[in-house]
Amino acid sequence: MPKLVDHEERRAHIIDALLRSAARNGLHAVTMRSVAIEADVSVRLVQYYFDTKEQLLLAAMTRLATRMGERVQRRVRTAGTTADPRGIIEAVLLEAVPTDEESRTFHLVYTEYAVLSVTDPALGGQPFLAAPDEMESFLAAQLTAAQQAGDAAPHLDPRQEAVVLLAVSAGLGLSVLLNQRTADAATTVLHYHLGRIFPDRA
Amino acid sequence: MPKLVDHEERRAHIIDALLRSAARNGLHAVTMRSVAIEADVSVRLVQYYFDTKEQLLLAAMTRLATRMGERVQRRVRTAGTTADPRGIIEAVLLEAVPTDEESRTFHLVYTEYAVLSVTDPALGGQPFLAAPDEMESFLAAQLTAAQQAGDAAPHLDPRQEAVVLLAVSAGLGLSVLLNQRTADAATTVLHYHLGRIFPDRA
DNA sequence: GTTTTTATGGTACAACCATACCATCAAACT
DNA sequence: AGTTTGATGGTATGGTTGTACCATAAAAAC
Repeated sequence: MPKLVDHEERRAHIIDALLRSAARNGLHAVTMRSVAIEADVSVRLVQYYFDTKEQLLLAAMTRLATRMGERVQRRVRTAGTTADPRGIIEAVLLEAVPTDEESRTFHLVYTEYAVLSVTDPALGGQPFLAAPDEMESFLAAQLTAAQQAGDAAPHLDPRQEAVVLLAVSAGLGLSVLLNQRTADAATTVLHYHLGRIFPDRA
Repeated sequence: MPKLVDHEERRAHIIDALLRSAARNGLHAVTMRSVAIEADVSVRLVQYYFDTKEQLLLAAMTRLATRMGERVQRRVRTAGTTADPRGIIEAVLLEAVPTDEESRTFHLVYTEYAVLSVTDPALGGQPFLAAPDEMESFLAAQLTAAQQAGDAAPHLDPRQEAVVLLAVSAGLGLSVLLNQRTADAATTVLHYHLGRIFPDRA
């Protein structure tokens, strides 16, 4: 046999092509052919590495979910060095607000997948269920820590506030994607809301 | 000529068929044929009343946006009779949380359209830009009124709080659509958050 | 050195889609 | 009464899509 190629690498290459194609023309417009062209391989190869389109779409969704996890974790780590809970929470929530083009297309395709997974039975959207649950607990824990440190208002319910925070950042992120708001405006609102949870100490 | 039919009525009938079809199998799966079957007319008729598929999709989107406005206004009127600002705000925001099946499919298709309009140039999503802007002003005004009546915390910025409220309800609504949360859970969180804006007076 | 594998290209095919074209029937108008 | 015109059905067509099939070169296995 020839080159004896690294399957995972090739698969990743093709999936990335799919995501780029989806970002440009929408997930609904993705076709075997468009992916092949974008990846600069033959359609046959796409078939070879992902038998069917359904499997290709599924693999791309999984990769997307993984990347989302990495993105958030990177934010946590970067903010975590200078470490106070408010900074960490802020960093995590800002991930949902797309600023540059890369972030914008990423979240756009992610959202398209999320919405698609509701109606498409082949995409039983499990990847979209686990992550937010984890996030909710994580944020609640950070809020509790902040309260104990005296940084956050003590009368708040951490669990509920965590849900509100996630909803706010999701809602703001979506509004930015839909061009209803600029990323700056969304960021400002998010800061404002955080200010209501973490009162300034003079 | 025969029956001399009411065009607007027929168009409405076909559009409703499209929306039902989209609700069941996803907007991406809508085809001339599926709409025709759902409306129990021939494909030719769909062509007759909406020349092209693009125009059909556009008309349905417009109708959807109109209905959304009616839905919100109905909430305002229903709550407006017993009239305090908090009740009105609550009613409006609860519209975004789909409880029954009808509401769920409505919001699902609406969201699918909103996301689609980002990538599809033919659907330059204007209908999705004007409405949220109006809502924001409306909510800000209600909040200001509530503050003057002494019902809402006076130190809040009405404009920013209005944006936060819209983002929260959009985020919660989306999470319900994605089956991340039940409608009840979302409602509870919304009430909690309103409780932070409208402190209980003993 | 022959025989398997493995990776790849090309092409063919059946299904489906949007749309264009042709036909018809009946009400309204003249 | 005859002609126009609005409403509808049916069918053909050109393009696209996902996938199956056939071929082949070349590295590995024996």
